[in-house]
Amino acid sequence: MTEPNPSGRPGRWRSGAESRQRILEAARALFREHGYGGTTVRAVAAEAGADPAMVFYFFGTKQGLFGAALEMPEGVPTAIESIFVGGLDDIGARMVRTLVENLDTSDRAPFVTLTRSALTHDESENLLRQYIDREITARLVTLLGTPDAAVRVALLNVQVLGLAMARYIVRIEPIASASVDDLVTWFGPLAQHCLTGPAPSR
Amino acid sequence: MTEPNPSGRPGRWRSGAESRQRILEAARALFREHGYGGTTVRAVAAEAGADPAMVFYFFGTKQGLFGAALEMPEGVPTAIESIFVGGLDDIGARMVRTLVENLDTSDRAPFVTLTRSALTHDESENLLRQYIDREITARLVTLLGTPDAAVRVALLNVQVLGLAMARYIVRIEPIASASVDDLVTWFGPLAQHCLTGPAPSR
DNA sequence: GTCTATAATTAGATAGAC
DNA sequence: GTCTATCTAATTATAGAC
Repeated sequence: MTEPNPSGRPGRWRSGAESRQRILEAARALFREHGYGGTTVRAVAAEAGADPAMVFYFFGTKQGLFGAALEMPEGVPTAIESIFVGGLDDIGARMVRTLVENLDTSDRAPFVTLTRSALTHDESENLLRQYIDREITARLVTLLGTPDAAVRVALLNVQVLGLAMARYIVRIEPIASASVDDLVTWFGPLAQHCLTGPAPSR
Repeated sequence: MTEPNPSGRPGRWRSGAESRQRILEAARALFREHGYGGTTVRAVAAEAGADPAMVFYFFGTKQGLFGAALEMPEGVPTAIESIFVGGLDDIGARMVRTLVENLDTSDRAPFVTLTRSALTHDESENLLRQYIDREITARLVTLLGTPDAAVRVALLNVQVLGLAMARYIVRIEPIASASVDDLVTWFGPLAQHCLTGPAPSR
């Protein structure tokens, strides 16, 4: 009992958790920017001001680091939650706004990491698909309840994927530089149309 | 003049162009499958039944091989051309059908190579954007001629990008396994709506 | 034109001192 | 917990024989 314990929990505090955190943040940034294959453990360590060996000490392997870096930052699950409260009427606009607002703030962008990596790295391809399936697709399908729900949700997923690609990866103008409100204006009705518009046949 | 010259041109024939061609095909397949970073020159050489050194002999560097592998296979430019003949009425459906039919045949899929690589490799990111800009965006904007043409075409690009991602990269069902006709049914109206539907405001 | 051998570099991972 | 040193393996790339 020489100092106050800021964590409020018993045991050691201010341990290597700090380095671990810095490494994690660096890993998130680099994986997001260069994907899995394009990011080296050495680069992560350098960015974090730590030693490469530390990375392996904490996360065992590059894969482990990748998995840990993809843990959803707090706030993302609740953001997803906010999409689903309020029913189906404005869900298109809400979905676009939530998506873009969260992906625009650089810290909460594991999806960008994933999409960047999904093209060259099988593991992240699975992670991406699983996350989308579990958190978005499945919930929307049950929410719709119609026979063509699967197709409708797939169409919406294409909107989301395309928008994310255009704004964050391929950077197609004017999508990349547009304001959040513009994007909601453009894509909200489109997304809404996918879910509650005229039946897409078959 | 010991043998007939199948190429019909003077000079040597049946030279290293055969190896070059095999290497090029192998490179296209592997770049498409694993992206730039995930493809090794050795793997390309092995796939082509050639020596790694040959690859460097013909293409100088891995970058050079990549650039050469992205040369549009014959038929793709004319396919793009066919989208634009016939006016604006059915252009959505024509665009979706042409896109999917060409990308489904594995040999004519440099776009898949590009999108797979665009996420981790800056060079391919530029190649992808330039190609889309020159061959699709610019022509569509002039074809539309309206003030909001840029936005409309951007919306269409998102459809194309999202559809390609969902079918070929992330493999979202039922998009990935759908027939060409289904995709035209689902995305044709959506694409048409982007170009000639109600104004997207602003 | 084709291949063998190998140089040069880089990345992932481990051992062990402090 | 942290760092230095190092190992091993893979990769890009070159030199040179045939």
